[in-house]
Amino acid sequence: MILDAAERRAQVLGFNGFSYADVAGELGVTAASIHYHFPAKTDLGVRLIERYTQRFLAALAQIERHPDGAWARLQDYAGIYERVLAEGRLCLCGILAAEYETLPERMRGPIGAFFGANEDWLTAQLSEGRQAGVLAFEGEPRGVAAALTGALEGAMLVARARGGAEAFVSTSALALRSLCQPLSP
Amino acid sequence: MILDAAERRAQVLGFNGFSYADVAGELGVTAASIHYHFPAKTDLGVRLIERYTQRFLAALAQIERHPDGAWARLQDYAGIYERVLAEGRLCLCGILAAEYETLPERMRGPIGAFFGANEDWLTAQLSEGRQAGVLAFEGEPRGVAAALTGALEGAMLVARARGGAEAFVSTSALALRSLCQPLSP
DNA sequence: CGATTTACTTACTACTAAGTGAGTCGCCGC
DNA sequence: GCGGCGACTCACTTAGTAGTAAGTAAATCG
Repeated sequence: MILDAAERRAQVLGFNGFSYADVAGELGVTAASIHYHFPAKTDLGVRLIERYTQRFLAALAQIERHPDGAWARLQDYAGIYERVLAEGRLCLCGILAAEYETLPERMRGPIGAFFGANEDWLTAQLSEGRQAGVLAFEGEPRGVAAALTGALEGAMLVARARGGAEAFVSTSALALRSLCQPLSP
Repeated sequence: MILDAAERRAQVLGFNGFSYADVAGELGVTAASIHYHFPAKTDLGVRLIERYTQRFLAALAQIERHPDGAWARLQDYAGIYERVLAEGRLCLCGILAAEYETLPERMRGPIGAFFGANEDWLTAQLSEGRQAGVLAFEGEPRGVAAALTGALEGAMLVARARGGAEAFVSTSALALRSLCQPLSP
């Protein structure tokens, strides 16, 4: 599928790092055929972000169905990032954020919205965890949520450039434990 | 100067986001003249990383000359990132890390080395601070150092995509306080 | 069955990228 | 005044980019 091939390239090489010809080549068709489905590359980019955000939010909803408490959910959240990096990819919106200034206007809003949705979800988990007395952290939940998203995105970026997807595991675990402590009741 | 113009573009748009013609245009010369100084774009890229790393390490050495203790040094470290973002830029090696898979081999090593040097410096400050009893943190200094670098790089990335350089200030301060606590003796 | 739609291909345009080689211009020591 | 040299420019090549226009085979619909 076009979106699958384009998504993998975008997560590895960035949006400006692949061409219609690349995607067409993998699928055994011509570049013009990709233009049939996505007239402009911007259309493809917007669709890519929409689908990625949709699936990401679905994964978060799935995590919420585990009744293992706020701490386990935060660990599961970090686990999503870990699996993406294990495939040699970055977070789509993370790599797009780096290319932000080169991207067409239509793609920018949805990228910010992705991070906003992440923070919203984390904020909810943190608030609930503190309320239930199973989590402790400093300041407002939203601040911790923003720091958590940032720490995971950054840890991915640096881990890839230093050759170790394993390094990410321990770094993300430390960042999570530091930003937010589990309490045993 | 060529390197100044190219560096600003690289920090805003990424290495693949600018061309010789862009840089030449700003300087009022032709692209061929840039090729005279940097035959291949890779040469320019390598030089850019070298100079950035050099200056970054010089700034770290400058911070060490403040005798205000480990905690103040860590805050100064975060302050470097803050000032870069305030100019509308990202960390050069942060944005290059996002483009990592598209970059020529010769540029990759130096990018990893930049992060290595950051971790080394932070590790030294953390060790010293713990030794002196003015800092408390969990686990090995190097782990905290890696988490700190990652958290700052990621916070920058996300802050820019969300329109707020101010958001970075509070996020980085929270990440710093969470990963490493100052002790009053 | 004929009309239309879907998913393409072929062949192309217009443009931009990096990179090259030959030639020019101004300055500096002699 | 003259040779040489560093710093360029001009004119170019090669290779790739997004995007378009026209045509086609096969499936779908009324």
